Amino acid sequence: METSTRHKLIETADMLFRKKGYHGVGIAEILKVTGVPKGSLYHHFPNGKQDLAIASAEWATKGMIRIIDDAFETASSFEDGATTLCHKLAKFFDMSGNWDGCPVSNTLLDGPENQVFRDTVTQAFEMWVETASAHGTRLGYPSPQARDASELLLIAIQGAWSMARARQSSEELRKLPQRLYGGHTANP
Amino acid sequence: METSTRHKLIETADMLFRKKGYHGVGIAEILKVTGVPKGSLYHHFPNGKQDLAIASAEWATKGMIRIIDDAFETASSFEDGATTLCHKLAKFFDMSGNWDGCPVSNTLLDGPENQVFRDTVTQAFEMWVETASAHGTRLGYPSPQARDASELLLIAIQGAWSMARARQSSEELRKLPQRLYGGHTANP
Amino acid sequence: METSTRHKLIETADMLFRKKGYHGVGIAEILKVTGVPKGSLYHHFPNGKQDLAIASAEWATKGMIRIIDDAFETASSFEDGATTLCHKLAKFFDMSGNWDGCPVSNTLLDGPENQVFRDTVTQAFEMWVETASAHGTRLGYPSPQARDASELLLIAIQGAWSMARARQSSEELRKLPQRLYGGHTANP
Amino acid sequence: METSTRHKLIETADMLFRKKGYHGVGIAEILKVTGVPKGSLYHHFPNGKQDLAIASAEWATKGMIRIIDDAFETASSFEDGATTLCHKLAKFFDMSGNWDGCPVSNTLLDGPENQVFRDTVTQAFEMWVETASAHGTRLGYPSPQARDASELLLIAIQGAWSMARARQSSEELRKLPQRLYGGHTANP
DNA sequence: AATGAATGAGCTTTCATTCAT
DNA sequence: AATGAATGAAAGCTCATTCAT
Repeated sequence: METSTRHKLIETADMLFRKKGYHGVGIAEILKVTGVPKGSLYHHFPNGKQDLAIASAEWATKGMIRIIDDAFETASSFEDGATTLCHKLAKFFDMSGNWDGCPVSNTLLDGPENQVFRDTVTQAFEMWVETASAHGTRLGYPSPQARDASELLLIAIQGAWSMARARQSSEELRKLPQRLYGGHTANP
Repeated sequence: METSTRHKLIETADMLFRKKGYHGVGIAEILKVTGVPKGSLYHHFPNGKQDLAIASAEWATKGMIRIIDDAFETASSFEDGATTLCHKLAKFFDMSGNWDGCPVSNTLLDGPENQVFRDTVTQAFEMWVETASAHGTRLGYPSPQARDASELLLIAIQGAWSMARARQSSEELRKLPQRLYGGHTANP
Repeated sequence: METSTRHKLIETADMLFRKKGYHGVGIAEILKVTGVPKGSLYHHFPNGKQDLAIASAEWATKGMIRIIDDAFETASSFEDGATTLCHKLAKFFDMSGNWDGCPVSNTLLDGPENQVFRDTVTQAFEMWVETASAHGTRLGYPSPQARDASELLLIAIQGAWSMARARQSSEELRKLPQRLYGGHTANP
Repeated sequence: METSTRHKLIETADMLFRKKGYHGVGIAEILKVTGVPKGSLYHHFPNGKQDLAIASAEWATKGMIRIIDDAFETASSFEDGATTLCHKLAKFFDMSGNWDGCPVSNTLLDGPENQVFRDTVTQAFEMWVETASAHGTRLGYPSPQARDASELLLIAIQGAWSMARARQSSEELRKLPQRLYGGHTANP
C-alpha cells in the first residue's frame, strides 16, 4: 500500500521540479512543504533525490496519459482530440500561475546525466506518443499516419509549452491546433 | 572594447548552461574551464551568476539569429529555409554530443524566477520569430502568414529539440520539415 | 534538553563576539574553536550567524543578571552593591586579557541593522536596569530613585568598560564607584 | 594641500564606520558612496583600510574637540558646559537617524588588534578629557577635580551613547546632566 | 593623481546524505 | 516506519589588496 508520506513527497516533488527544474529544487524545500522529516525521505527513497525524481516523473507521466485519454475519449477525430488536449493543458498552465513546465523535461532532462534518467524520459515520451497514436488508430487513421500525427502533436505541445512559459501566457497552447490543423478539422 | 576575459566567460557559460541548465552549472566549473580567477568574474559581472547568465543568453540569442539568417539567405521559399534551419540545428546538436539544449530555455527558463530573466527569454523568442518572419515576407508570404509560419516553426523546433535530447538523436529535428510541410515544399 | 553541541557554540560565540565584535568574528573561527562541523551549526541555528548571535547575547544577558544579583545579594546599600559589581566586572575584564567588551553591545550593536537585534539589545539593557533597580528598592530606595540610580550605574559601567578597553586597564571600572558616589557610601 | 578626493574618503569612512563599525564596512561601500575609483584610495592611503580608519578617527577626534570647545565656550560653570555638550551630542544623534555611534569606539575598538589602533584610541580619549579638563580649570575647578569631573563626564557620555543606540532615542543623552549633577548646577 | 582589471583567500550559507535511536 | 542530529563538500559571493597603464 502506498503510504501517505510517500505519496505526499511524490506529489510535492513533482509540483516543485516542474516549476524550477531538478537542480532548482532542494531536498530541504520539499521537506518543508510536505512537513515530512528528513530521515523519512530516505526510508521511502533510499537513493534520495534521484529516486524521488524518477518516482515523481513516472507519476506525472501516468497523470499525463490520463489527460490524453480524457481528451481523446469523446473526440470525433484525431484533430478534435488534439484540440481538446491543448486546451486542457492550457487550463492547467493557467492554474499553475503561468509557470509550470513539463514535468518530464524539467525533472529529468534537467537532472544528472545518467542512464536511469535518460531511459525514464525516453519511455515517458514514448508512452505519450503511443497513447495518442492508439486513439488516432481507433479514430480511423492508418497506423503509420497516427504515429506521425502523434509525434508532431507532442513535439509541438512541448515547444508551445516552452513558449507559454516564456510569454507567461497559455495563448500559444490554445492557438496550437489552429496552427497545426489550419482551423478545419479534417475527419479521416 | 570587449575584454578577452569577459568574452571567454560568456562563451563558456553559454556552453555549460545549455548542456546542464542554469542550476546545474556551478560558478566553480565555469572558472575552471576558462581559467579565470574568481574575483575577475565579479569584476565583469557584478551580480555574478545571474548577470553572466543573462549576458550569455543574449550572446547565444544573437548567434541563433545568425544561424536563422544563414539558413534563409539562399532559400527559394520559407519552407526551404525552414528545412535548412532544422538541418543546421541537427548538425550542431550532433556535434555537441547529443545533449546541448536551447541556450535560452536552459539558461533562463531554468533559472531563478525573476523579471529580468523572464524579459530576456521573451525578447529572445520574439527576435527569433521576427527574424524568420522577415525572411518569410521577403520570400513572398503575406505578413500575417509569415508571422504564423514562423511561430509554428520555432515552437516545433523547441519541441523537437527536447525530443532530440530525450532520444539522444537529432533525427527528430531532421524529420521536422517533413512533418510540418508534408514533403512538398510549396512555393508561394 | 540543551544539546552539548548547541551550548558549546553559544559559549564560544559569546566569548569571541564580545572580544572582536559581530563582524570581526567569522563562522569558521567559531567552528574551529568548538570543533563543531559546519553543517551542525545550521542545524541548531537555521539562520546561521544571526541566530547564534542572538542566542549568545541572550545567554550572556542572563549571565550578567546573575553577576548583578551576586553583587547586590550581600550588600548593605545600593552604593555598596554597585561598588561590588564594578569590582567584579573589573576582575572579569582583567581575566579576559584586558580586551573583552560588553557582550551585548559588541555582539548586537555591532551587528546588522535589524529589528530582532535591536529588540534584543533593548530588552537586555532593560533587564539589567530592572534587576539593579529591584535591589535598590529592596535596600530602601524609593522606587523612582532606585530606577534612576540603576540607569546611571549601568550607563557609567558601559562607558567605563569602553574606557577600560581603550586604556587596556580595568582601573576605570574600579574607580567608577568613587567617581559616582564620592567615596562615602551613603546608606539611605 | 588636502585633495578633495582624500577628504571625501575620510568623511564618508567616518560616517560609515561610526554607524556600522570597522568590520561592518567594506572598502567597496566607501568607494561606491564617494564615487572614488578603487585605485585612488590606495594612492591616498597606501595601507588601505587601516590607514583610512586611523585618518577618519583622527579627523572625527578633532571634530569632537571642536564640539567640546563650543559647548564650554560660553558656559558659566563646568556643569553648565557639560549640559550643553550632552544636548549638542543628542542633537547630532537625532540627526543621524538614531544610530550613529562614537566614531572612535566604533572605528578603532572594533578594528584589528594592533598597536597603532590602540594608541590612536587612547590618545583620542585623552585629548577629549584634557580639553574638557582645561575648561574645568578655566571655570574655577582645582586641577585634579577638573580632571576627575571630565573623566566621569566622558565615560558617562560613552555609556549614554550606547544606551541611546540601544533604545533608539537620544533621551538618555539629554537626561545625563540631571543624573550626574542632580539638577542643581553648583558653581564652584 | 587617477584608473579599473586582476587576484585568490575568505565569507556565510546550502547541499544531499548518513546515522544512531 | 519515523526522527532529527551530524557531516563536510560545495555553493555563490565579498574581501582588501596589487598592478599595469
